[in-house]
Amino acid sequence: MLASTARAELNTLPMVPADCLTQHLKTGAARTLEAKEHVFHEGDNASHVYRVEAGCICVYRLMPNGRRQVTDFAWPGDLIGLGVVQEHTSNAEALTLSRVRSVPMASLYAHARGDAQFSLKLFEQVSHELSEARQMLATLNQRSACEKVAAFLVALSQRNERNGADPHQLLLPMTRTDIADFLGLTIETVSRTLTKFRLKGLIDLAQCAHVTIKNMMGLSELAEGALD
Amino acid sequence: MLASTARAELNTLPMVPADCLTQHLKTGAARTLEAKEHVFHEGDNASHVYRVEAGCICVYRLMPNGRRQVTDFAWPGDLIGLGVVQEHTSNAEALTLSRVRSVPMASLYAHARGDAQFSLKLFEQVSHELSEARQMLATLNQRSACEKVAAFLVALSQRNERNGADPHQLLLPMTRTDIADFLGLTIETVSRTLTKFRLKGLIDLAQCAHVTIKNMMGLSELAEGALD
DNA sequence: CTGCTTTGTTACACAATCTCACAAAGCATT
DNA sequence: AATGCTTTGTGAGATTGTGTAACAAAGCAG
Repeated sequence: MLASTARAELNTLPMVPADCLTQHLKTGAARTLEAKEHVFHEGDNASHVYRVEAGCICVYRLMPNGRRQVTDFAWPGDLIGLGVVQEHTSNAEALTLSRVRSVPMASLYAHARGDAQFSLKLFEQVSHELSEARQMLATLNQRSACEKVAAFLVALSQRNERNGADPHQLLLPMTRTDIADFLGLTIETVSRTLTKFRLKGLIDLAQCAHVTIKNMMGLSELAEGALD
Repeated sequence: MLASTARAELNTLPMVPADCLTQHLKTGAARTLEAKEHVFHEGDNASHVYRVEAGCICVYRLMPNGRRQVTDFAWPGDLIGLGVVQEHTSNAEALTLSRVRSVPMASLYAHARGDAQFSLKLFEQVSHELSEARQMLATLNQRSACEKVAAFLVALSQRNERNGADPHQLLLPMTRTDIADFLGLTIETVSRTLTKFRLKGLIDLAQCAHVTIKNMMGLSELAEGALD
């Protein structure tokens, strides 16, 4: 999804005009990953920062009690591994054939030490991720299953729109389990909720990985907390 | 709580040794707030960054459907308003008599532009907050009421320990409603859960704002997902 | 095509949490 | 101490999501 043609621009913050950070990351070594291959694991030395060029990377964390929290789905243009200190605290796994570029942390820091503009860009990038993480917390922590799933679909749709893709056609590279672990639900609930949306005419589900949004307005209302 | 004597050190990241950022913030203008007074509101121009010196600040966001998500309780040493771009997306309200220092965003940026070390420190500070936000997401998204409340108490206890205060005595400056909106529960559930902990001998509740942890081990186990 | 594995869907009983109603406690003012 | 107001605590029933389990569908190897 958002296949190799996607040239998603980073949703950059306005105060540093030239995006020297993205430029720098684009010079990194490219690496292609098969589906299910990992970019890094929890506990690995946080040696590199990655920029997703194609495909989709699932970032998740395993809890001591065996549960799994998916913290992010990283799409083309997204960065992963930034802001981590010594060891990675998450795992990053390709969901489909994907391509990432990597830049050594040391090189990033070396560059940053001598270039305030560049450091500031790092700051802004992480600030942006922080704001998204907080938004997601608010989204997930207080919402019903129905709202969560609707919000998930709407968010994907909006991403498509930003990237010039069709906001009504969603291709989900992740399994129901991934979605459930992202939203804090069980796969049954995700499945049931999608079925409910289908029966209400909000979406079409030709194949389980292919969602067509038929009633964007209705879905958005659900995402924002309209009852049922 | 963590009264004015508390000189909490920031939990700094290791790569930039001198904490020029904290130094800079300590030169900011001091402001004293009564309980329930706001530091800033949603929509306010994000003109300053604040460092809590005393008291406790509750950072929250109002959802379109009227619900409230408390995203943070900021204690002495914590920063608020960092990484926000134009407008604040949250509200920050003093829970008790509090004191903050503020530094104009513009001054922060001016300083950062000319000083790579300083910019890098900004980056590290926000990275740290990002990692905490992700941790919190994982903590809240998949856990039962019992685990959430236990985890909340344990986190407060650990903060006390870091600051040299008694980890077994917790003074809660926030109401049950604040706790509920933080954990994504109702006040009834928070109340009932605390009562359950008391009946099981895990805590004492002399007054509703004063929790004494009697069985830290048991509480920690609950926080990590032991049943009941 | 066949069998095997993985993934997704559905139904039902059960458990957790929420809603609502109300009681109890705390606190400031008088 | 009495009053009103806010916060906290408790109980009963309604709602929601979960777990189990059976089954359907899709993908893959031979």
